[in-house]
Amino acid sequence: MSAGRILVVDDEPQIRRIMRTTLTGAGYEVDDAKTGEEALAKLRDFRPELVLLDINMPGMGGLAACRAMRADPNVAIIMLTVHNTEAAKVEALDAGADDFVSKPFSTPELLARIRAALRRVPVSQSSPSRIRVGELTIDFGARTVTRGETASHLTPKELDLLRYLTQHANEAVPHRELLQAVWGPDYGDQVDYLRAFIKSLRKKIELNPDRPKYVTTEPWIGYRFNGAVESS
Amino acid sequence: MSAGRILVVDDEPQIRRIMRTTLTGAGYEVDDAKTGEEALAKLRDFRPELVLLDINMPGMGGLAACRAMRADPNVAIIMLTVHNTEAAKVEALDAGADDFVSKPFSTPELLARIRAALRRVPVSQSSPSRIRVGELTIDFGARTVTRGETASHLTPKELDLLRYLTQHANEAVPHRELLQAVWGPDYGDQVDYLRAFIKSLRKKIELNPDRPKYVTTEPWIGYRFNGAVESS
DNA sequence: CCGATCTTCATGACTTTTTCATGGTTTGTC
DNA sequence: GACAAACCATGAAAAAGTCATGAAGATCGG
Repeated sequence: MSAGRILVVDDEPQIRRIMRTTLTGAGYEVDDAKTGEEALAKLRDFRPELVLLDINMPGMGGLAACRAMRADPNVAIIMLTVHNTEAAKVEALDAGADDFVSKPFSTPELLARIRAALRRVPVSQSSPSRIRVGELTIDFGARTVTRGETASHLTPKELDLLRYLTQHANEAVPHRELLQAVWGPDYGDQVDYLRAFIKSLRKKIELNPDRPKYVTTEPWIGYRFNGAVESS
Repeated sequence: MSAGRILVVDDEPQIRRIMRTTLTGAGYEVDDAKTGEEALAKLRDFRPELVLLDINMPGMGGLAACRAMRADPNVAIIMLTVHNTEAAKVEALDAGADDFVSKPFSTPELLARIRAALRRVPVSQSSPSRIRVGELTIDFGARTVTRGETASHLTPKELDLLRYLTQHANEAVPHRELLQAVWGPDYGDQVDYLRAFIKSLRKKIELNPDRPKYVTTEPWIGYRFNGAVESS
């Protein structure tokens, strides 16, 4: 098992290559992105625990990307830049970054700051790939859910939805938050998507979908996953 | 209400004084300690959300104090030192510090780092999600209120109203203030909304809604929530 | 082309919010 | 005390919004 997943966001290929080597050598799983837009997409797919984010990037700048990512509390953000000015630091930190490192940086210091930041990520410590809750077994690796004897295959969106709900078990998760977590930041209003998928989710995990037990609706707010989640 | 409690740990009186002035000015509640031992004691009594910890101190050093404090995940630690070496930074961060600032530091940067670190402290996060008052339990996460055995579901407006009232418990909150807090700044005059919702609130939380005990009306002013609110 | 998945939409049942009319209460003035 | 004016509680109904559902179209990879 890796020490964690890290997403490197920088427009310079050379930096990405160096970072990848360094971090992989330190035991992390690494993916990279060239732009802020790409980073936001990979945030959903790769699910990093930490993002190393360059401030100076063409298109959506690092600060804008940082603000967009901050919506998810389950990821730490360390910003990087060549500008070692006080104003830059304050701006980055107030955009939601957890830490700030100026280039050129020393590798040991960067690694130490990464370790420190990862300690604070709530879920992290790598989410287990299989969990049990009540008579349910959800296998995120195999993309299946088993209730009693019957196993069902979960489609990608169903899986993402279920994952986010179980990660926030026993709290009412707002529509908007769910939509943004599963579909991306631009889809906060497409409540219909949610309803359609909640329906098919329930068909697969609930004993009788008319009176849901695990995925209940929280009227006017969103949905909620009920049950004591234990890794398995 | 303060922005948070901060404990300043440094053996030089002058630093403590400057820090206290700066942080108090930024809206924080401040206490200080001269030694690591004293800091550990104040950690229990003062319950700071964040500790500013000097590395160089006589007696128990800053690093040892940091390691001891790290047992409590509900406090952020920022270490300070004049030694701006890489080794010092790595050592501090691996001792459990969340961040590292070298002296002399810029005040805006320090404040920004404090804000960033406070975002990560789990508990603090201002208002608790569950409170008890008398025979009432209000769960803002689950959006329910429980009186004795009976639990009721709260609609969004009811919840917002109750939240604002409990946050200002034992004071008369004017109509206008309540309306603006719950409905928005343009609704200061819609006293009818208030009356309708106060009524349904009372139906859910009062034993007999005719003689309200928790939500009483403050004639000619507004409403008031009575009772000792304790987080739970 | 086929099948699986995702998106879009219309429908009726349901809940919350808004609006309003009624009658009772308090306050202040004569 | 009588009275008007402003306030308050209540119940009921209209308006607006939300939910589950089924089904049809769009998209994508093989």
